[in-house]
Amino acid sequence: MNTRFAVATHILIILQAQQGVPASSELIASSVNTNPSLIRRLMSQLAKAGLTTSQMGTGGGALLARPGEEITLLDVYQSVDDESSLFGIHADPNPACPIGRHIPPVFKAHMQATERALLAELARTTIASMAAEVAMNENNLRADATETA
Amino acid sequence: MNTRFAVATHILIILQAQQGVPASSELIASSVNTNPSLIRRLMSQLAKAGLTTSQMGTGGGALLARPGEEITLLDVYQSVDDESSLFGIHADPNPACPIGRHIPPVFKAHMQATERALLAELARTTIASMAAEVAMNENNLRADATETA
DNA sequence: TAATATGTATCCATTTCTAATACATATTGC
DNA sequence: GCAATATGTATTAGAAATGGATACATATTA
Repeated sequence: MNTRFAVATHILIILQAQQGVPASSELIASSVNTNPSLIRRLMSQLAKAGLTTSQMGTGGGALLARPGEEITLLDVYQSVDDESSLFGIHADPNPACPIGRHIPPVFKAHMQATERALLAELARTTIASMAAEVAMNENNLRADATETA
Repeated sequence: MNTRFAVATHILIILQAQQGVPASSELIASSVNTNPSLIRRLMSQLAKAGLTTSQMGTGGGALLARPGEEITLLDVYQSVDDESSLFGIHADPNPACPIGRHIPPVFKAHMQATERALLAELARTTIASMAAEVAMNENNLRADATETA
């Protein structure tokens, strides 16, 4: 599986944490530990989906296009993943086989039902809530470090 | 995405339709439209998971190890897909980044919840019911052909 | 003993994914 | 206006995953 969904989520959590200050692709790439080009390519998809906007020039970078409370994992997933990727299917069973020729439509129908369950679950989590979890983990980490010292 | 899950399902539906008559990897490969080696590789995993058994020698082949009514898509999915494949994640965010270093655990937690929803949906469908759908589609096809003729 | 069929290993071509680089374009600040 | 900064996109190349194909030892049947 590719990591586009995970990296896109990573990007948006950073933007949420930035609280309105633009983040450059270089800054984000440093957090993700990849190169700015990949970030900009993903950002392009997020922008097309209406999740982010960008500002060029000095002090520029990316911003959330709407509040993190109103962006769910479903939005992220659908913006970076082309629809047909979750469950692959063999394209060309033997058309002369009375069983094989019916597998694709039957299998696809069940996979669509499955995918609906998955999308519904994704819609229950927002970028804002994930950013809050990240912040809480960081606070706990710092508190532990202080106690130990 | 790979097609292992789809092909494994295809195999099991054929075995269900065989009603106890062993199916050779060559017969199955002809229906799937691939080579027998791939079928045998998948079958090996299905056998390890306890879904099928095999008989060598003349007239041999694969059989369902238990009734198709007691094999769900969840069983199939888990037997051919290594657990960590559904949602990929970038392995190494910057450990010095107070946000980036918390992304993997937070993301994984949500993906586990999502995957649970998916698995629950898969568990609702059996090989027997899918085989029945395939048979019904085939009957409809033949009925249409007769009417037209 | 010959024929059939599995189970597994190996090799190869294709595709997919990511890294890296380059460059045109837009915006900021002096 | 000009230099610096940053995006948006194209292109190339390398790595990894996937499936196709072949080979062969082993087991079973007749």
